[in-house]
Amino acid sequence: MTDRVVPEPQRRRRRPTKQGVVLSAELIVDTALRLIGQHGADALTVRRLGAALGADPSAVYRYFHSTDDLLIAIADELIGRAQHGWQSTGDWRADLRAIGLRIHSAYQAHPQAALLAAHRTTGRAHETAAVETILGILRTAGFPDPEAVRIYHAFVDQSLGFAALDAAALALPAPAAAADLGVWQASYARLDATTHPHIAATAGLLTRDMRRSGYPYALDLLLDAAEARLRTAEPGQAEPGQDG
Amino acid sequence: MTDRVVPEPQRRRRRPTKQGVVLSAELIVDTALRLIGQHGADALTVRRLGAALGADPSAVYRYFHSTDDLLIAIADELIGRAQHGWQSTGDWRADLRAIGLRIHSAYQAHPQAALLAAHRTTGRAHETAAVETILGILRTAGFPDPEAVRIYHAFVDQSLGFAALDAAALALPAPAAAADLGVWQASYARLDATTHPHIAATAGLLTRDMRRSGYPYALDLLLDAAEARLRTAEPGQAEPGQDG
DNA sequence: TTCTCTACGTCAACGCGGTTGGCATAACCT
DNA sequence: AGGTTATGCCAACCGCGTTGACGTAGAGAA
Repeated sequence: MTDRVVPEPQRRRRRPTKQGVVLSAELIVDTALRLIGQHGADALTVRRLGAALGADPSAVYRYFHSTDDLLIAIADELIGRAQHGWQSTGDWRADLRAIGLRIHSAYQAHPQAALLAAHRTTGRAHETAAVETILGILRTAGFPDPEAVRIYHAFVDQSLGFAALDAAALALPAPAAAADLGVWQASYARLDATTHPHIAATAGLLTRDMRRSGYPYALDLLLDAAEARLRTAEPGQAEPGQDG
Repeated sequence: MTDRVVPEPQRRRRRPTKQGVVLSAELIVDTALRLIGQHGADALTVRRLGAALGADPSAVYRYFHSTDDLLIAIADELIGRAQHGWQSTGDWRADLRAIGLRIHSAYQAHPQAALLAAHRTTGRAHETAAVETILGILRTAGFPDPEAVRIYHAFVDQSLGFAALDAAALALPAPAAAADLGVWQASYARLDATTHPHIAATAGLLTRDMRRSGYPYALDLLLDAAEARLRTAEPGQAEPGQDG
């Protein structure tokens, strides 16, 4: 078998399955996302996907070379959903903050998929568009190229890293998630002040803070530091002028 | 079968395998880590683990309820290794930087285990010790408690987030990993300057920078921002005195 | 309309994965 | 020395991703 996949734009013969479903790459990606959302990341197997589609499992291989190929498509779809409807304000810091929070929450909306997709580089349209946007914001703000690239890298990986971490927490089975949170009450809140003085002194603050995501605060720290470096790099520069 | 696992402290009959190896939970964990380290992420299967141990694969189930149970034991071992031999220098920033890099590299050394371990709150001894240490560094440095807790949260989750993200890249099967890296050369480096001007202008820098982890730079940004907030919070404060 | 070509859904099978029930025996305790 | 049973081993189960072969339905050409 050389290649059983026909590129989407060249597809002509849309032949329904036995159960009357007309397949497409888009339908398969949407169904996979729905499957993952309803029954967890473990639910995404080719056989179950086939059943959910109303088709033979191997039909999926007419649209994707492998499950990894399918995952890349899912990842790119998530990136696309994160950018959908975003508009620049002209303020680089506000823009980056908004994009970071959007990426984070788009992945939170599909925790199990995020878990599988957050760490892949797709190189597809939605991803390149996001990269172009973020790099553009940094370069327009006045960061020299080497620094812009480093900050881009840190910013994106921070967003994806927190997204994956927080998604993993959401993706846990209910009892395990409850147990994980309970550890802060059951274990940390009861540690002896003589062996763990710093935990004991901040137990109340800890149990409250660990319930939320640490991402928004970490994002602000990163933007703080970036802003400070921008002022160092261009000391005589005022607010950047309008470019539109 | 109710339960074929006997708790480690109650074990008495150490019966060698056909190949003369005397099994133990510790030996199995060490062998699993060695397998992952030597032969890549895919090498950790029960069958291969059995072969590496010189025992029947199912013998592993006399020591762990499931592979997940085994992975949790591996995770605990990893936390221990990350802290092993660390010593405070008295400089809060250098200490936090060293701890962050240690966490990151301890997880990088065993990517597949890191993937499953990074998002769990265990509440066990190694974990509480790490929390106590980090909180202690921040509070001793002079951060007010609410800020110390927020920075602790951001610091730890950023470390674990990047660790998981970078570990995931290392844990990919060889072809997928190659594809991920190749995207920067094959796709980003060839984008048209008219549609993606910012990517085109920085393509060389991008492909070079994305080969490395973004964590060290992101860590420095976080520490920069924390240091700035410390100076704002306690402007007249000198270096904190010795407490030991 | 009819003929041809092939895209694509389906079927069956392969090898590998985690996991388990049953069995034999060696290690410990008395 | 004898009884208990922990524990290693074997064989088997089922689900997984993937692939080769097959038949047929759909589209374009005449």
